[in-house]
Order: sequence, then structure tokens, then C-alpha cells
Amino acid sequence: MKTAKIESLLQKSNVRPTAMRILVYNFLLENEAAKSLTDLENYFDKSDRTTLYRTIKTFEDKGVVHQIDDGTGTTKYALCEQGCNCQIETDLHLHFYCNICDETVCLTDRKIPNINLPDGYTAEDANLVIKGRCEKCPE
Amino acid sequence: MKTAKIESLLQKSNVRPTAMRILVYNFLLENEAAKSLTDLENYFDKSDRTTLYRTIKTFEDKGVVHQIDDGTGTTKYALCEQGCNCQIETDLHLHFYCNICDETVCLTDRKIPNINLPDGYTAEDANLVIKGRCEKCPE
DNA sequence: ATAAATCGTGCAACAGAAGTGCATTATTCA
DNA sequence: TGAATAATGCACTTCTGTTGCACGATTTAT
Repeated sequence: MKTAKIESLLQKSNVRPTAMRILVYNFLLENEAAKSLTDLENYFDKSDRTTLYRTIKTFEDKGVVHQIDDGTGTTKYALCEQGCNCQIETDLHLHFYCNICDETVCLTDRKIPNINLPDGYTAEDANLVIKGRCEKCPE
Repeated sequence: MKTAKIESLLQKSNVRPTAMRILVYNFLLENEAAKSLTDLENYFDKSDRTTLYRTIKTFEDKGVVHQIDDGTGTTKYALCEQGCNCQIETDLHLHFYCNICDETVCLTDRKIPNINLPDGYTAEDANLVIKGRCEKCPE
């Protein structure tokens, strides 16, 4: 994607498009799998950890990326779909973690099914992670 | 529950019932909510962190407790039901995290629904956490 | 019953991820 | 241009999880 395009996308989300932010956005865009802060740190080894940390925090606050807790212990991030509203419960898609290649992907078209909770319980949010073998890791 | 009863339960799981282990088991038994290592550490402030860590690891290896990743970033543990086999996919129940009281409970009778994955994906494990308001935290 | 082997416990130290404070640099706006 | 605001980089801290090693307790074999 062209830099100018990313710039305007960031601006639309009220994120000032600095050089670093455009690079990070592009990195997330080019990778199907969700990336952790450490992944970013390793890739952008010239940049500071804190900058990357705050970049991703800003993205998250402004709805550019969403957090993924895939059970590995390290939080990962993936770009939100255009028009996605990750806060809305009905938009909650599930995530798939591959035990073989250690990558996590969004299955944006698979929503978390409705769960019938016991009396007195109210659902506000949900997180579903399926672990197994992904399409890229044949047996 | 009587100490003798806990002793025999531990022995049945091939865990030698030391004083510490019986205390930890009892603590988990008396608390409906799942507990973290830090919770144990705070409660048993005379005991060492490592001992508690290894106690819970032993329990986990022997199928006495199961791990819960509730998305808070800290792993919690809860006693397995009698006869529960947490490894078996069909036995996977869901967990509920209360945003108000910050406690996590097993909803053992609610199983994770079957998910239809895209072609090429194989499920081996799953984790579903619902977040919201629990029965003890009325509005 | 005693010695050898094994297991449990406690201390110290480490690793990785996440987060904060502060100074410096860059950018925007009046 | 200059003041205000935002972004970046460095150092440091905290929290959770984990390992190595030594000592003490318990079990097992003789």
C-alpha cells in the first residue's frame, strides 16, 4: 500500500502519521499474522521499544488495531478491518493460534457464538481462541 | 473437607500429600474463584513463592488443577472436577471473568460450542472467556 | 534399622513483558 | 518566529514466571 494511502487512513483515525507509525502500520498490513511488541522490536531494531510500545497503544486507543490474547502470554496486535468496531460485542470474531508455526490469525468472518449464561451473569465481552494446526502447516 | 479426605484425593492423583499441598488444596477448595500464584503467595505469606509455584505445577501435571487464562495476564488455577479430563477437547468448559469483582470462575456445565473452521484448519484445543458481571455483583 | 536414593522446600537469581518518568527532539498553531 | 503540544529515546521499575542449587525430609532397599 502506498504511504500516502496509509497516511490518510491514520488521519481518518485521528492518529498523526509520523514516519514510525506509517512503518508500523505497513508492517502489520504486510503480515497476515498478528504481531507482538517483541516482534515489532525485532523487526525495527533501530527504533526504541518504548516508541513501538506507545505507537501500538495509540493505534489501539484510536481503533486502528485490536489486541489479541492468544494464550501464549504475550499480547499480539492486528489491524482492525475497515469499519470494524472491536468494542461492540456482536463484532467479536475469534482467533486461531497455530501450535506448529506459532502464529495467530484473526478469523474475522467467524463470530463468537451466543452463550447462554447462568442466572445473574451478564456478558459484556468475550474472547475465543482456537488452537490447532493452520492451513499453512500441513500434516 | 477433612484433611484425611484431601490426603486420599491427592494420593489417588499420585501426589504425595505433604502439609503444604494439603493446605493449598484446601485453599482452592474453599474458594469458588480461580486463584493465581500471587493470590497463593499473599495468602500463604509464610511459605515461599517457589514452593507454591511448584506445588501448583505438580497439581497441574497430575490433573488436580487446571490452568485458566482469563485474559488478565496472570494465569489462574482451579481444582478439576472429579473425573474431569481437562485435556480432552470435548470436556472444555468456558470461564467467566467478572469486570467488577475481578474474579474468575469455571462454568463447568457450559461447554465451548463446536466451531466450523475454514478449510485446512484443525482444532486441537480451545479457550473461551466471557467477561461481564457475575451473579455476586448486582447492578 | 540404617544407608542410599528420591522428593520437597527455601533462597537467590534471572528472564521476559509491560509500564512510567523525564529529558530531548520534532511538529503544529497562534 | 516563538510558544505549545506531540513524539521519541533512554533509564529504570514492576510483575509474573522460571531455574539452579543446597538443605532437609521422606521413602526404599538392604
